Amino acid sequence: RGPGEPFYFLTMLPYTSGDLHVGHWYAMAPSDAAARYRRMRGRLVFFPIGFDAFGLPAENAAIKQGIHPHKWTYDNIDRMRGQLKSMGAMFDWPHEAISADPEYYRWNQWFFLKFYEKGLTYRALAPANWCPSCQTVLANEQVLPDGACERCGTAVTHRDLEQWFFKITAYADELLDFSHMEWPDRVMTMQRNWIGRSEGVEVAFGLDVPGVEDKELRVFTTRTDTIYGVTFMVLAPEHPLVPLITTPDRRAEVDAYIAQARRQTEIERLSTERDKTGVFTGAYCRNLLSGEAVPIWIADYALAWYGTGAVMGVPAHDERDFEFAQQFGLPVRVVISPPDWDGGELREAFVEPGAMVNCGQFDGLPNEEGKSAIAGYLEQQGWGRRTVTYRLRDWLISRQRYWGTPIPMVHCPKDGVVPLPEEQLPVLLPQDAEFKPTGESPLAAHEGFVNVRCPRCGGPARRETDTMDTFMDSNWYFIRYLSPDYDQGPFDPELARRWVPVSQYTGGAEHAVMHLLYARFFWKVIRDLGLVHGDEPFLRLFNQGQILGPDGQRMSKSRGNVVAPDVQVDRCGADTFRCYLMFIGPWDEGGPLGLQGIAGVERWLNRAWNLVLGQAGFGGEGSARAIRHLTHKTVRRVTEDFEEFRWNTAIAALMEMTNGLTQARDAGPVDRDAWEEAVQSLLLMMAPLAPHIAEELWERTGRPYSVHAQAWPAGDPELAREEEITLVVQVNGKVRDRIQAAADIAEGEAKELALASPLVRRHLEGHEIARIIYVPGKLVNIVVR
RNA sequence: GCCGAAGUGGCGGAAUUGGCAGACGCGGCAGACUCAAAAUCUGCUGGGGGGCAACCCUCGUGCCGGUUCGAGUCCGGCCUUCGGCACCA
Repeated sequence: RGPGEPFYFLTMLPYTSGDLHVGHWYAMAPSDAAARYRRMRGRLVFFPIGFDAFGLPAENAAIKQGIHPHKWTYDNIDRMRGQLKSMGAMFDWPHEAISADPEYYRWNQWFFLKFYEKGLTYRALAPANWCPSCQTVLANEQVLPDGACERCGTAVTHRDLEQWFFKITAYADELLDFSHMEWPDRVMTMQRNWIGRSEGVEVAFGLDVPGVEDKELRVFTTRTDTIYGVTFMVLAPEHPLVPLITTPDRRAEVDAYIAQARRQTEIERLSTERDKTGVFTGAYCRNLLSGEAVPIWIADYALAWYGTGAVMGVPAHDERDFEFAQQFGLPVRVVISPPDWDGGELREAFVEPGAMVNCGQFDGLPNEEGKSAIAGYLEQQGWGRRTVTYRLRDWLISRQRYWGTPIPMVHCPKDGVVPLPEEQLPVLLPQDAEFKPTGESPLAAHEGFVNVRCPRCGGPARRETDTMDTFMDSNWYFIRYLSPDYDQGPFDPELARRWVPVSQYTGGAEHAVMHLLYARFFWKVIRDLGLVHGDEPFLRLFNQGQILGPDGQRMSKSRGNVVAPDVQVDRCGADTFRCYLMFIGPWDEGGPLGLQGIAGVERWLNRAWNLVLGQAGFGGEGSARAIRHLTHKTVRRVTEDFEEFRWNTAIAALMEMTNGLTQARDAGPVDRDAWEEAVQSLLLMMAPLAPHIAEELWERTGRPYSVHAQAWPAGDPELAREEEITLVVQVNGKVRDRIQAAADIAEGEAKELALASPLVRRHLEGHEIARIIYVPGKLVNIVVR
């Protein structure tokens, strides 16, 4: 660490999956280069590392190989730590944190209690994948594409369980604010779409069902202008009104439909490709605006959790509703007139703007105006209210698993759900639980764990046996890194004040939505608890791409396309492998990892080695300007590339510089000062990329340890400037000549040169010059007729 | 299906705002060095056509269309591949 302003450089912590994968190198080696660069730019850099240690794979290993999840995880950590060290990264190892340590997860529990106190948690029924044969909850990953259990092949169904939620929706609007963050546009767009804010109206439709006249059917719509066009209603199969309104003659069919809907995945249900399905409940509701009776259907394209779980069917002006109406022969009523409509049947839904028709008092209004006019009317009549709905759902944090953070709550027959007092933390995960699938949540079968005294009444009670989603661990690990041994709270507040938020975060694009959204939410909550300052946890974000096997497929042992970093490091060295990963292409694109090209990087590092240690002949003062120009041009290019994580072009520039210097040396004596400056600059720029080789060369050339503690070379723009340019001359946009010219050539002179070129004149013959376009320093385009 | 990206020589890729398509590297071919090989170094290397030659012409950035003096880059419509889709992390 050098002196200077703090700079927190964070790379996503690795999951303890086993051996270190090339993907880890691809994520971390460039991050290390960037962190080293920041340090050379004079910042006090914190670059920590840790392990994301809870999760399903540890339990799978336990079940398949009979190894305890704790042993599996910590053995993996030991191996990965050693492999990480071979990378030569400047990781701050004394600050390592491991999420499966009780010293870590006790604070997950502490945060959970704080969220509970703040009213940000609640319990509700939520569906979980359920294998009726194994009698166990399955993760999505454990359900095969055809909907079968990966263990036994039985068809997986859904089962409702009482589970814990965090109210992330309470922060939905704030999470839409990305100002003051330097994040990739695509990540912000994905988060914006994930949150999916829509403004609309919640409208009540009276129920025409004997016995439930006191209830009403509420629908959310952004299209109030189409309410007169409602010809049916669609409820989610799980909608609570369904059992109440279904007529006896429809019940069997409705129940069968609900059962089949429970087997569908959400992606299947929302697919616009497949044919619409649904059944009629036999019940009707009343369209308060038109006074008409509207049949109520259920269909799986309505989702219980979105809006009110009910969709008003306007087939004339919504594509899905149109398809549904076609499928079931429901009427289509046009209420927004297509421009050349003859009053006949529509062939497809009309979703463009237009004038309202068949809308009583609202006829003739442009539909955009009709939207607010009808919304206002509904509010005035007390039939509806303007509201905002989000696609974002609250965060289901419960997992029915062993290898995670126990939720610090107690269920008391007398007092209900009771939080544990802070002093009783941590709730330790018992080492001797039966984590093999038995039909019950693993912790539920552990008598010693489950039975507890109620903190309120002291009577016998049961512990909560769900554990937390592992995304809880990754919400705040970067703050724990600051003081991993701190035991007075989750982190040392003094250090937090100085070091967070994170200056630069790097990690895989696969985390663009979930982890990065949960972590932002978590930060905002603990900010409101007064624990941290600032509105965002990660000021700058860079997502690297995913590295694939040489065959372009995702690397996996079963495909046999795994590139093991250890093997490569043994063969060509850590620096070569690091540089190669940075050289293969833009960091945010990833892609297939062939190993043919590695020789090029190896040769470059060898050439640089020989250049630095080889003898140059001095005394050639005439070479000074050219060498200095090369040096400062390269410094400028490499600096710009480093700022934007463009490693591939930075390395290309350094290769060009190495080649240029080699040529200059071989051409004859060189200017001593210019040469020394060039070699020194080259070493400094190589240092973040190839830390071992740069250090070795730095020392062997008698320079003071360490190259990594030096300042980044300062580029002189005057020396970097090109004196000559290639002026491109086009006729009608086709290149006809290239003329060397002074960089500051005047427009008139450039045009004269262009018109004087014989190659150009050939193409002007017999034509009239219409105009001449001049782009300073670049080109002249002569437009002819 | 929905949301977000990407598609350029034999291969990885370059082209900062619309202005020389193919930087840098791999591979290939030819040559130097060597008894020989390896290593290293030098030159050439998108397709087609023309020229003894220096060179010149022409086509070319997934596909179809458009805007522009000029499009890999912008717009509209497709195709393919990749990431995410809430219990993999």
